[in-house]
Amino acid sequence: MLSKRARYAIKALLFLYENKEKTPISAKLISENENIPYKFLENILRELRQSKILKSERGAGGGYRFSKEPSEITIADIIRIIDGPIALIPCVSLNFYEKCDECDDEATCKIKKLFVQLRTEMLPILNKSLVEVERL
Amino acid sequence: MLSKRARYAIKALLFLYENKEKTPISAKLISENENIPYKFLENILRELRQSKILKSERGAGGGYRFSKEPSEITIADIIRIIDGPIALIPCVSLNFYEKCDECDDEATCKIKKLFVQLRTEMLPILNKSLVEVERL
DNA sequence: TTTATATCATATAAATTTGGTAGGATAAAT
DNA sequence: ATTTATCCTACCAAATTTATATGATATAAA
Repeated sequence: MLSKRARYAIKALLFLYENKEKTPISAKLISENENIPYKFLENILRELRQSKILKSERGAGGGYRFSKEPSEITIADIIRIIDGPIALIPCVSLNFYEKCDECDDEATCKIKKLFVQLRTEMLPILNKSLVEVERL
Repeated sequence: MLSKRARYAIKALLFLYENKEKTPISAKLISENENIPYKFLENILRELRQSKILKSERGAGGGYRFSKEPSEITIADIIRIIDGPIALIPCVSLNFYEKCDECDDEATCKIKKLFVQLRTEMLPILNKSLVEVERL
């Protein structure tokens, strides 16, 4: 399961996209509209900014706007930034690979084969951009 | 990501299937062959027994054997027993549904639609039985 | 009948992750 | 100056994860 952080991040970014004409949008506004604890959201937004998804403007009237095109930001990107791997086991992760410690031979491992298949089915869905998700 | 418990459970059951002629198989044997901490494995096997996946025989020469046909035990079953939901968010889970607290309208929620799609793609892969996985 | 081999059950514990909160510094508009 | 914001670090409680410990119970075999 996704963490609440990741779910909040997706909701916040989708809200930002749906209201992108009003930019910049403050954390307070997002927090109130999406029922996300304010201080928690601040942390999440900072993480998204540091990952170059968002940029921010300080001071009164400030807030957040996209740093990349929303059509170039995918759900998979967001999950990877906030939660880490998409794959269900580390040895089949493309971006967070870790060797299987209890596995004698990764080349023949049946479990690995299954979870590679799974990841391969998951990725096209999660590679949808904010724009595409909004149109669902 | 799956927990280690779930990964151990899958490995243990696959080992049991691959050695099913030698039943019953002791926790000790599985533990040594699959590098799973013995006492941790005992807990996992107990959970699988309580969920009717396995049955056990006590005393010397005892151990575990399948209670259901391996062709009827799927990876999804095992994950659900050990870790819970397959779905990445609770409001799209078939077996562990929970209402979205920050969601005003589940019927129109774009995020929900995406994660329903995802679950729908994931399930056929994870519904593979131990027999099918062994043949991969 | 003792011994070795097992499962069964419950409790404990350390480490990590999760889901926040607190307080204050900094920046900009009014 | 005041208000509205982001920025940053640190902290914290609760839950979860990954085990370990202890002992009871059951069975086969010596």
